[in-house]
Amino acid sequence: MAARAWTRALFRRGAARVAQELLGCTLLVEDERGLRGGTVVETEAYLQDDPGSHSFRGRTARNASMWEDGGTLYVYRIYGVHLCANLATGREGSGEAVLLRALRPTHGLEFLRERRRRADGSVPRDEDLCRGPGNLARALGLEAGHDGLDVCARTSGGLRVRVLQRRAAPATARGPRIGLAQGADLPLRWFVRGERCVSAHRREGGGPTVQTA
DNA sequence: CGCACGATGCTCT
DNA sequence: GAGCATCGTGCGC
Repeated sequence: MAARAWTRALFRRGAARVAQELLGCTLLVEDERGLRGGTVVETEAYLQDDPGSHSFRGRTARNASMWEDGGTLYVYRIYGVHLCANLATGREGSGEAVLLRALRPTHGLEFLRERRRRADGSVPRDEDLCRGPGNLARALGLEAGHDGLDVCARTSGGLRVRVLQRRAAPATARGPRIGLAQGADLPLRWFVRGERCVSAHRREGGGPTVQTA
């Protein structure tokens, strides 16, 4: 039997809660190019009163999607090169979101491999296809134009994104977020135990971690 | 293995 | 004009 998709109400909870509860859930992306996705294994929460968050200094053109209702996709470009995908949480007006940092691929492996194919024709190992936020967005075929898309809507302008409810909570741990100059002390990163998470060349676990389950 | 660096397109000051 | 919620490569040990 098919797992149920996340409802608006689930996304409307706080970002820290949503970041934990997304672990173990299946994220699916579908459009005319095909269906692809995987199990969420690493997330980070970004709050409103949070110096590490794009929403910290108020609403701007770029971060507008963070202020939309829970379930809104927030896609932004980083370092001029990569895209990062987030899901807005809380209610409209609450500038929170969860950054999707890593998936364990389960659907559309051929699609994911093709999107990650390197100039020399080689392809990363399957478990690395969606590891790291930039790699994840690239592998799934997300684009800047997908910013603002409503994950809870039945159709969303060609691209459909769904989060399937998990059957059971995986064993998880938490630690500081990655790559931040501000707010680096807050332990708002969650990941599934046993998954390698964080980009390949970074320190294992990305710093001190705290067990949660 | 670790560290340094460049790519590249914005947004916001 | 500075600064990125990153990633791959290239180099030294």
